Amino acid sequence: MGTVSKALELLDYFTKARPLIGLSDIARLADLNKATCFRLLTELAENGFVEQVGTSREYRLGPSVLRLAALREAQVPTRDAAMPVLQALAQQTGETAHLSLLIADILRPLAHAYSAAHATKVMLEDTETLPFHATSSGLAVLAFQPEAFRNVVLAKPLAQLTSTTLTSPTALRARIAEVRGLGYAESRGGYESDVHSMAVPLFDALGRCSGALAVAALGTRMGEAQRRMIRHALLQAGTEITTLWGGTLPADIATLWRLAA
Amino acid sequence: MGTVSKALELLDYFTKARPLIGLSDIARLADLNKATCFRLLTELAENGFVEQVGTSREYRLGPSVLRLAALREAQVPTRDAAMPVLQALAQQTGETAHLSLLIADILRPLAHAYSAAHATKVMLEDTETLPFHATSSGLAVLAFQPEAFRNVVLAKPLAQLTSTTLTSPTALRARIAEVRGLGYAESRGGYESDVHSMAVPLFDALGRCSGALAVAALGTRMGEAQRRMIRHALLQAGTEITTLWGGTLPADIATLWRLAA
DNA sequence: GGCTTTCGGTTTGTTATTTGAACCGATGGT
DNA sequence: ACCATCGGTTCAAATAACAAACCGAAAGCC
Repeated sequence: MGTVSKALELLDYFTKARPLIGLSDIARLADLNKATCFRLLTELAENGFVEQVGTSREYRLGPSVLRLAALREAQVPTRDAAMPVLQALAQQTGETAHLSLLIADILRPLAHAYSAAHATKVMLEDTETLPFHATSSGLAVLAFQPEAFRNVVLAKPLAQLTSTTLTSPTALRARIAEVRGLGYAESRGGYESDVHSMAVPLFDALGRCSGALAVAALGTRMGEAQRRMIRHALLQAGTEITTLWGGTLPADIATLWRLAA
Repeated sequence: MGTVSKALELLDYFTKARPLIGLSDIARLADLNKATCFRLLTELAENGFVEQVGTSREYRLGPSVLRLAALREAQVPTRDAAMPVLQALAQQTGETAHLSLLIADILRPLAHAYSAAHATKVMLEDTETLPFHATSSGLAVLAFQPEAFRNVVLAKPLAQLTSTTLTSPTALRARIAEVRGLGYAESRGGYESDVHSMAVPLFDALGRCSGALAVAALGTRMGEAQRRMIRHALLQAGTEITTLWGGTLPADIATLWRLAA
């Protein structure tokens, strides 16, 4: 792996749950030599990608990312365009809605919206990466990726996160084929045992699946009626976001969604 | 300069005016060997910081920056917190308001807001970097930086952008001292000949000046009454943003602003 | 059609940067 | 007083970056 990737990877260790990281910590996390890590961080800091805060000299993300994100949003309005739809989806379903993007072969949550409808809701503050095999978003994305991508993902070790997590590649392939046939994915406690979720894939201008839109609810609230209502809202919101992104639904998905709605 | 800095610098060549750049172009811009540039871009692309678009294989900023910016905003609400104030400032003054941040010793515009009050207004879409010596924002920031920083900036060649641009370091030092005495800066056509602007410095939690807030108007509209009105609005908005950032106005500035308001 | 330029991308031997272990002094807990 | 750990530094050894030349494809241009 090149030096640049190592430096960029350091940025990934910053999360909502861990916004400040010291030199030694980040070196351990990234499994890098402290000297190397120091040099990388210094260079990132010189360019405003991280900054040192207070007397403890811990690092946090710097202001440079703001400018770049503003620029990216100006060119490809991803987050800003999807936010209102996401909020409406949460409102409408009374559950937690979230949007993830496939970035560098990893599925990362980009934004989420809560509903005030219930006192209990699914929180997902500090999730850094969504496992493909154990979340509805992951399955939805996986179902619409090239076969090669699926092979890579399913070849890796698949963590048994709950008692119901599917971890057998062959069983997963069956699930995924099913998802492709339905046009949406569902996960019943595969990630956290009392959380059920449904997700639809999102598509970019070239018809490639570039992310997923999901609604996560407490399993105890997920009856058949609720499931139907959420599916309906999801398909609608998924169409909307894909359109806002200037994306095109593959014809077969469009048909599936029309029928399922 | 290290490899990481070179890679990160490539990201700076993307602007609103030039959102897509080809390999050869960016190599020329950055004055790098094409092979080097290719390797850097490939690594940036692997990490989602840039992506290749369409058949021309040009590069643009990637989705990774979105996630990082969302994280940064969650920790240090800079842009999101300032936006409403910025918009109110534009509305209130009837002119163009903009906010810049000092990033890696360069002053970069981060956000701006227009007013609908006049058919003619100052547009600033594709400004990449604000020259310290020729803009009110630059002067405002410069006035509240350590002496060492000023020396570095004033030692560089200073471009004569209009007929009224100050370029003599001694004259600029006098202007800057004046700005420090007033607590705000003004530029009359120093950047573009028919644009007048006023700016106030913004401060972070440690009392360091980390950016500037400015209002830019057509010179023909900048009478004494207008100038007084804009100054008043700027001082108020500047106080507000600094507070929102969890920043502290240095005591002397606070006093100056109270008197000037 | 054929000539030339420029594009994105690759290959190569040489060169310069990155790396890792050991080492600082400072700090804080026991 | 001690020990562990912090952020940061040093320097020889290993590795990755570099420049130049090259490739096939596409786009002007005659």
